[in-house]
Amino acid sequence: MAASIKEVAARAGVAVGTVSNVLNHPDRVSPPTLERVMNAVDALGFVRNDAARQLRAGQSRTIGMIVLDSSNPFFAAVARAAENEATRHGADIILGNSGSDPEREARYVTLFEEQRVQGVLISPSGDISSRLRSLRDRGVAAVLVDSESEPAVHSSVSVDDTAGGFMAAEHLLETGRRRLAFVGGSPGIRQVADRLAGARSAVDRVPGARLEVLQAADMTVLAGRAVGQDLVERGRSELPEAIFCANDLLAVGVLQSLLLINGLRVPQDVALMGYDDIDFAQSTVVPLSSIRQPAEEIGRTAVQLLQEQLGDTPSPPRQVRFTPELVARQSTGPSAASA
Amino acid sequence: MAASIKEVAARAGVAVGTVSNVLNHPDRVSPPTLERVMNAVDALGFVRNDAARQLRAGQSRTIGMIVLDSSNPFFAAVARAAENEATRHGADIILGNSGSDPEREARYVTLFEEQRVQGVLISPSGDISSRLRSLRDRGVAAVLVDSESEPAVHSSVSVDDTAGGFMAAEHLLETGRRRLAFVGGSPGIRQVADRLAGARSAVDRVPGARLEVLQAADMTVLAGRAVGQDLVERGRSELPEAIFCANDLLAVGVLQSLLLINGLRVPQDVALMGYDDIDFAQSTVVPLSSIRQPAEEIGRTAVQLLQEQLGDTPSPPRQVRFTPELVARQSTGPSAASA
DNA sequence: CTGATCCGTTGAATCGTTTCATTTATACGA
DNA sequence: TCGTATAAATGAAACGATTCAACGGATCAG
Repeated sequence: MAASIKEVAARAGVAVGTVSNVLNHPDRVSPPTLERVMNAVDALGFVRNDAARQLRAGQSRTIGMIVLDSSNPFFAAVARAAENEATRHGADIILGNSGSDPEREARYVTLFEEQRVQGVLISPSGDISSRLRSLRDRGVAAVLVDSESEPAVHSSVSVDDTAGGFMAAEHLLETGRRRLAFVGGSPGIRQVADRLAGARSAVDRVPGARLEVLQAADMTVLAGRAVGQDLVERGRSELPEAIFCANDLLAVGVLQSLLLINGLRVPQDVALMGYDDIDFAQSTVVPLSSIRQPAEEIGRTAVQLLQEQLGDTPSPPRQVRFTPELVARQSTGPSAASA
Repeated sequence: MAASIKEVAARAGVAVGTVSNVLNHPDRVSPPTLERVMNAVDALGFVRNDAARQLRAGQSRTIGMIVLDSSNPFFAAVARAAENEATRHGADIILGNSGSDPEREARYVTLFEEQRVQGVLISPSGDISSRLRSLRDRGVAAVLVDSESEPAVHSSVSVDDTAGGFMAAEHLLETGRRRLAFVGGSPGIRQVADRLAGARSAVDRVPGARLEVLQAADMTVLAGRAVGQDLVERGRSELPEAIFCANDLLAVGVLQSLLLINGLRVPQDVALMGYDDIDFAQSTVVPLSSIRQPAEEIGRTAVQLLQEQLGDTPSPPRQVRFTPELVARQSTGPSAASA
């Protein structure tokens, strides 16, 4: 169906090797020949078959990327930044969405192996370290995104989630709240576990402060709404004074339940805090306090770390770690008690 | 570096053809041989080289998809639904983000051609109809997403944007507003043009109603904020009574400017209406009225239409068209005048 | 015991590109 | 005029998987 290099060669009256040179090393070809070949290419609508090129080259120009949840604006932003940076390096990105499911994650890794990708950017959910190590042994570099690795094995870009969790809880405590709740997804997700650990250590420093842990089905707006619903049904006296959600989506859901379904006021009755600082955080019903993570920088850096390991002289793996930042908005303002 | 089928064959003491049969037609191989080969596969960590397989097969198992803006939750939802449906059909999706830039769009089409994708799902921005036609002539089916095609050329999934624009403006008029403004992105984007046309025809039916057209730099929250800023600076008496934005992101931006920067009240001073009904629309400072488009159905249907054209007996192209739906929330509630 | 049938296995040919050692043509200095 | 250096074009080999006609061996009916 599609024209091959051979047909182009026949039409232009040259050898296949010459056509290949026109495509890849135009300087090696004399101007008149070049033009004849170009005309043949246009006339036949020739498009290079990438599978054949890759087969010969032994490697592709693509980078595989696996994120935990592509519908979370935070990961979407990371992925987009990575894509832009990859384009600057002449590479393409194949994006996979694991949804924190180790099985889907493994399927994507296999897909990437079959594609012989240059490298893999991954936010791990299950334990794929052995898988990644065998990849590396085969010459496929991996960069852990939003996660750390044993140094000297892979590069990684991460944000200090424990510090972020600490900052969040500390902020809530500073505004006078004592009975806190943490809303997370599965505790198996490292980000969730770290943010909780950080929050707990802040709470433990303050005498009389308590931290209750609630688990949402997943980390979406819908799951947040369900948790919020459960909270509201306890009755007012049993409510925590402040809620810290492991990401902004959960916080948005909790917010909806508190305000819309019940008549509670945020922050007067309950303070609310999210994580990630997605673009929408400042546009919610009550603008949401959050912990900002530098999404663009994470994506960009991940691709750069990968590139470092690809050249002829691969650099040793590096760990880059960003520090998150507290963004205080209305949802953690003064409480009714203090007002 | 990576083991090939040949090495597996050598280790298992069989011919390469047998290894291939183990991989693709295990039923044709006797149990003992099968086991020997499997062991060799595991021992060598063999992973099939997809480039070679594709080269031989002449076609890949991937579908190319181009969306206008992957950071817009509406398109993200469409893409995710498409991905799920593709997985059900044993296909993978390569997602490209054109950002409404015809040049990037063209680059992705070329990439997909080189990859010899099964088919292409595309929300066109520039005029790529000739490009798509030549694709089709080469046996690569295309499905237009959120856009219509000349029937009998490609299949398409679309939503009636003119009707949506009409519904939006009509709703604003019904709540008593007469001086309306439309905030869109580039008028070259068909969705924008259609929604405007629909709005205009609703306005034209009502004597004394006016529609002012404002153009944002692009269709993001940031661009919306800039437009809102310009509006606010005019002074109160020059403000429209209602603003209809071509998508929810713009509306969120406009909302921020109106409320946060200036002291205007929504909907009392100005009514505001978005488009798409993304998940966040109900969680904004003032819950946003919008026009709902069935994102999941669009994505799913697009893949189904593509599949229809791929079998041995390809069906003729079909056009599927959804009707949008008005979702009235607080941002278009009663005005101060009528209250 | 022969011939037909069936199952499992074989290995060469093929896909389209890139590479590279050769060949061919051209120009230049001695 | 010859030899040599330079530039351009050639075409066979290789990449790794799949396919398919051909082959060998076992089974069985006659």
